[in-house]
Amino acid sequence: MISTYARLAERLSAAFSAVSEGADPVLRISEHGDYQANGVMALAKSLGRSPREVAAEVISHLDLADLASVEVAGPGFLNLTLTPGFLGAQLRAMALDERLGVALDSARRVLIDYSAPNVAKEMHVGHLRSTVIGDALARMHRYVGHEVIARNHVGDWGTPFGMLIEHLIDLGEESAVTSLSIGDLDSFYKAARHKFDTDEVFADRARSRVVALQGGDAETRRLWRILVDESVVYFSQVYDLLDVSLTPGDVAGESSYNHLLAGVVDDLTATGLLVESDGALCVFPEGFTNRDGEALPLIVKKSDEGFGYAATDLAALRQRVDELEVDEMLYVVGAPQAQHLEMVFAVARLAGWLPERVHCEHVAFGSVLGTDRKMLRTRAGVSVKLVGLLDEAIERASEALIERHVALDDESRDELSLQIARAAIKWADLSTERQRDYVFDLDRMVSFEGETGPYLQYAHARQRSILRRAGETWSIEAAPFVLAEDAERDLALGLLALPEAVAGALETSHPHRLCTYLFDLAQRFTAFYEACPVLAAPGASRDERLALCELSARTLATGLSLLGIAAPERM
RNA sequence: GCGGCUGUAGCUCAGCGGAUUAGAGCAUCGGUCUACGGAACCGAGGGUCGGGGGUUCGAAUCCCUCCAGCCGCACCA
Repeated sequence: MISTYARLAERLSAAFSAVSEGADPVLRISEHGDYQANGVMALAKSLGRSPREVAAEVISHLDLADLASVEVAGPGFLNLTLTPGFLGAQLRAMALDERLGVALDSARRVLIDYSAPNVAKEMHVGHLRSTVIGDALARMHRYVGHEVIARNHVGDWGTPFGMLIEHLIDLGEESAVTSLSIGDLDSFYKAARHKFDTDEVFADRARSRVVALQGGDAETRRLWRILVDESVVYFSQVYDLLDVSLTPGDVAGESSYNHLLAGVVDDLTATGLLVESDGALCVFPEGFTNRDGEALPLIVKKSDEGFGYAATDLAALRQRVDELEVDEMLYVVGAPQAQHLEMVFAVARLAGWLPERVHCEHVAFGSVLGTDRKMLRTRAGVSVKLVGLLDEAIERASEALIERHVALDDESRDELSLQIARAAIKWADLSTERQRDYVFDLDRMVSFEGETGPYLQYAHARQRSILRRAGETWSIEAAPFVLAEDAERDLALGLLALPEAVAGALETSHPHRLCTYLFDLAQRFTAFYEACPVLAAPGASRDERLALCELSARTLATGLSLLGIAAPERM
């Protein structure tokens, strides 16, 4: 089916083009009509004519047939009111369309870099945003037909591994593995850190172990591999718990680019971009300065001969473009890294590794703040484990289910509690504009009232409940879709706006736009639910209302699934 | 100092260059309990959209400037 917006936009664009080729109608959903076109004013200005006059001319070319009626309002707004016939036809088409009117996009290969936890470190709330936002974007891209390559850029390399490996040796492999596999990564890391800081002998061992690791010593590599593998297993458990679609196959840790680093240096040298500065090999892309106003380097190779993370990022980027042949790359990484990524992209462009046709974007998100409005630091000890956060939410969901006497066996209740808990946490994270810093507030995240994930799940559960009761006693074909009640019409308009909500979220990489849409839709549904009896409605009105319930349920379930949130049948 | 992000109701946040009263949620207060699930619904109070300029027929939205907060600014990733 062609979406309601698209059908209107097509007609309007034609009329605007008849006045001035390519003029944008600026079509929007409206509070004053069903849709409004605001493009007349801009067009009038560019033509040096009065807006009302231009509006009249546009209308003279406008063939909306029986889609909508139009009237000019204010300085030159075109208010469109959809005809009952068109609304009905669109709803019928939507009901028959598995994709609910969301069109498939041209096939693109989109790489999404997200989550990126560190080996032998606990996943904490600081990892939540990248993981949840990245996963939502991955799901949305897949839904519109893009081929998504998820990349989990795990921190599996660097100096800390000296102390981690030595600690592993101290513990003995078996008990080390046990300790790691129960997910107690923090205490493993902290113990290693403590010994490194307090025990000179240990610290020396750790330092020479780093050298052995980088030198490719087989035994050292074997021990390192244990740390990495155990951690990846643990990450997968956390992803499963959160219902995040990342798998071990998506892991491409920093170490996986080691063999490409020398090439990065060689090729940058060949292009003449690489400059030695204070013993380090650097590129100085234009437009970046340090605090003294001097050119700021991207350090590719450190003065100690080690590679910086810039080298790894460049190597990864090249591989993604050359070998994976991506059309688009999204880096779901915290806002503090903005300058670093800008520099990496700039250098890649200078080196000719990032062609214009590849869209490359830093999907930045704000920092997680403590109640003191300062960044929640990993080492500050304030960090809340991701699994701990989920456990808390599960606990509350389970209590809520018991309180409400939802008749369930233990196993079903546990599963449902988990679904509700995930919804609460993910919604709290996804529903706010991602660039904004957010204050970590556990109560807010696991709350089930108001604008929350569980509210949406509840709306869906009520819809399904009605449909269960109705059984096979109705049919879409019998629904006349006359939308006699305002609440029915408002709900219908909301349902038909799904395609633009998905497109808007996708274009801007802002999942919260989809959240806003879904919450609005849920509210439209409850207004309808309060105003219009469904099962007790007479005649064909019953079919119509049941059809609206079913469309609502499908739309909510689909929308939630794009956010990585389940829509249970009952709760 | 330079750069980035942020500043909207007591709190947490939406708001796409547009039109009377700038919207939600939480909290507070007051209502709705025999239609279909009260994790709900309805109503009330609460805002000089950080300040000041500018562009425009029109600015929370675009431009400039100032203020505040956070972040980044050479070898940790």
